[in-house]
Amino acid sequence: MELTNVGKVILGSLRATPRSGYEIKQLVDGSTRFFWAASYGQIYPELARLGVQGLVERESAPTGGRRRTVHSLTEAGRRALHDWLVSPEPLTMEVRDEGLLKVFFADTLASDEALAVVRAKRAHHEAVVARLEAVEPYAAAERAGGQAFPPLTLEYGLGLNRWIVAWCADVEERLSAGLPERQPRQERADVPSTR
Amino acid sequence: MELTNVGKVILGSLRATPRSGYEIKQLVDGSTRFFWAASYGQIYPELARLGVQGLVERESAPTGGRRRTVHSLTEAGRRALHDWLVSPEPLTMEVRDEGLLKVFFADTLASDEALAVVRAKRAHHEAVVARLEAVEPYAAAERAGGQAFPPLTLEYGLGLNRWIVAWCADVEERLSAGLPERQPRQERADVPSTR
DNA sequence: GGGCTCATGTAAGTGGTTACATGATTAT
DNA sequence: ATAATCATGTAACCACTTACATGAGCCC
Repeated sequence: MELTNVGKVILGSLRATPRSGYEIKQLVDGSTRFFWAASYGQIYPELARLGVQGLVERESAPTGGRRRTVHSLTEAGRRALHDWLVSPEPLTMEVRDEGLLKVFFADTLASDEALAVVRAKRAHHEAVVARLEAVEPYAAAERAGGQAFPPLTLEYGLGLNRWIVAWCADVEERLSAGLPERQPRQERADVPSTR
Repeated sequence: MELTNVGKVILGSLRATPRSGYEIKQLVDGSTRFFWAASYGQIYPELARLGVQGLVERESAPTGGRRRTVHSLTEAGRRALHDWLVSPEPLTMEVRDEGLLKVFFADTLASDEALAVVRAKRAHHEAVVARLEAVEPYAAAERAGGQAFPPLTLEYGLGLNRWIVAWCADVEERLSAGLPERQPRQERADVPSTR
């Protein structure tokens, strides 16, 4: 009975705390989203399947008068999570990086356009860094509360994206140094302004 | 008429050289696979669609007696490629990193198991580094031949994966320093050996 | 002759996103 | 009152992988 991709995040999210599907989604969006995403369309059906397989238990736990179902790991669920975590299977690693693909093909572009491609990639990763920096305080609190690993992955995301920003900056420099401006002396002083 | 994901790699692969579907697949597997993959099941149908859209032209170009169809960009195809490359649309960036997900949940594990998780991730990226180093000479040749950007992305892959390896090594150190071996003084001298 | 690589495709299935439907509760 | 958030789900669709089918030429 192989664990699905979504199954892995779900069991992991329930490792210490029973949660609702909604809360799992919140957690994923707020922390693992950058390296492992999940949508409602996957979470709810998978929670049902994990229930059938006996890996999670559901319990009604309304907040105020609002209906709410929290899920917690069964013993089998805890075992399945552990088995996956220690499994020596090769690790899934998939990337789809449009910015880098553009760089790959940038030799068809004029030098200023190629430069813009790299700048756009840098801007993207600078924005990611900013978003990660914004959640850093929460991670510090978590770390104080004994949870060391989630903050570690935040550190990872920050370091990695900063490395990418630096790489882009370096390439931008090399490009503007190596490739001279095209027609730097193209003033239009000869064309009279129409207004 | 929006360009699909596969469409992007295909048009890019044809930017300078007409190629067969088979050759496109070879190229992708040998270079962009680490950040943008594509399978035959996508490439052939998409080549047909791009033909209908007038973005590529097909020409029979058998090698020896073996049938072969090469595709080249039409003017419209060249324009579509250029439009995509300079488009300011937000860049697709998707990652699915199972190693990091395991690290995220590693607080449920015993300290030696958590250490093993990080080591496994490091091993994975060390293998990637080795594979990329193996193709470095080809990239050097390409660079000499005027194509500067594909080798740049190889550099990127190398640098990034080396950074990850270093991060893992650092975390491993911190883990083995900060978390003492569990029961370091559990010698069984009191239990007489049965043989 | 047998196995490998070149070469082109299709069919079935999987994994995932997006949009929608519904409804209660809380905050402004 | 109404907008935002909490909460649970489903249906349609899209992207992608895997496996298969087919066949020719190449190398030993």
